[in-house]
Amino acid sequence: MAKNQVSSSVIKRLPRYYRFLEELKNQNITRISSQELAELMGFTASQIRQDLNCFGGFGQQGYGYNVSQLYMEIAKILGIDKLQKTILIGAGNLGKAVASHIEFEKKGCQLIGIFDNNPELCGQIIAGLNVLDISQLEKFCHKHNPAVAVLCIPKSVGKDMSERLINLGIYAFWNFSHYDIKTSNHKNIIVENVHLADSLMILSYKINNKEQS
Amino acid sequence: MAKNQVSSSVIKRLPRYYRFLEELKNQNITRISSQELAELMGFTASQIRQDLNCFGGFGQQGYGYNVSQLYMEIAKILGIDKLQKTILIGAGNLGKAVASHIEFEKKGCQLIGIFDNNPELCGQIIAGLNVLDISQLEKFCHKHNPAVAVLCIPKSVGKDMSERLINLGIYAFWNFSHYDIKTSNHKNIIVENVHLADSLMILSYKINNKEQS
DNA sequence: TAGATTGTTAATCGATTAACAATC
DNA sequence: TAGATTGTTAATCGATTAACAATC
Repeated sequence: MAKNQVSSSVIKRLPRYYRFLEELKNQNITRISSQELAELMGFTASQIRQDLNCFGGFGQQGYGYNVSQLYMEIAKILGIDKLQKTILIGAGNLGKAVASHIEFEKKGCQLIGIFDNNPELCGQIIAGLNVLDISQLEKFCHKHNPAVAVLCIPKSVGKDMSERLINLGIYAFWNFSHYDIKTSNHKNIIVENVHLADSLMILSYKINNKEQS
Repeated sequence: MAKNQVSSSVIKRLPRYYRFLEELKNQNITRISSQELAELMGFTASQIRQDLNCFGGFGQQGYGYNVSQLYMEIAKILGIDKLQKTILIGAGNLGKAVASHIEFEKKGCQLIGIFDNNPELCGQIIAGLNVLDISQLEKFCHKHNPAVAVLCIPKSVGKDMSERLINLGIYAFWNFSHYDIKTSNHKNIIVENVHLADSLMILSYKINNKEQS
């Protein structure tokens, strides 16, 4: 489906396309030109056509793009039309919020287990799932074979936990912990790091340099 | 301090520099060359020197960079050595997690108020603050004059709430709501949007295209 | 057919990397 | 002083924008 090695600049824009197309679909808009979409999203029409043509010709000359068709195509490109079995480690404030706030099934993941080492949290129901004790991890993974782990754990346990999970067959991490998983040590491990605080520091920069814009 | 118009590619790397320098400081490492830092961070030495020289010459030929000095300089560049009065709107799962998980005072913000419209949440203590009813917002802002708002609210109320806050003098938003604040309508308003789910979709893309790497 | 808009090639712009003189 | 490493200029690479022929 995808042509070889699409640049990460393009990939990073795909979820944004997807969001805007969803919005258009909700407004019952059926077609849109690259020009109109560009104005809406703050891109150039050129860029939109270039981006989409990395994956195929989804438009039609003289017409533009069919909104719901393009929406579906992008879902396919992102792979969110398939579901990966996913577990979440750490049911503290952040884990709880991620589990209940993110619509995993709309983003290519199926959340099937939540784990914590705090006995007070175990047994609680979050996002419809019973929080399990971390000691159950091995048994659970052998039985269900999840592919993805969401890490909402402190930095101090990041290294041990990620290695434990890799040994259990997990190969993709959505990592909210401040521990940086070294992919160099583990070939074929996929990591998407989320550094929330980085974005707050960038806000701070913008505040302190606003006269420039 | 800062030279004119540093590119956003550079700005986005600053928090990462800051994190790695903190780590080095914690390990009591006092000096580092651009070469060593590059290996650690996965950058090129050239890029590090270029990036830092956008803001001034912080190194010394033949020696390298002083870790704690550089750490402080980057804090100054980011403006996180000063604190902006900050309020958080929406004390649901996500708001609670953001309030308690983020070290605001280390990132240039001082969290001084949390608001929600749910009577059950009002009165709760989160991150040492009493959650106030949203009806108190005007009184509170007139008294304390906050500059920054963290939005942890549903998309549906994003538009109204952001306008209400702009009218109360808020000019910077850390926006977790799915509503995109249009800065075009409001000059001098600074927005940093966080789309958590985008990052999960990119993970999904990487999983589904992993043979390429 | 004529008008509109894509897909794609070429031109431009900006960011990254390489090289090296300056200097600690 | 000699060695090391920066600060900075020049070269390369990649991403964005412009232009236009293809085509619906």
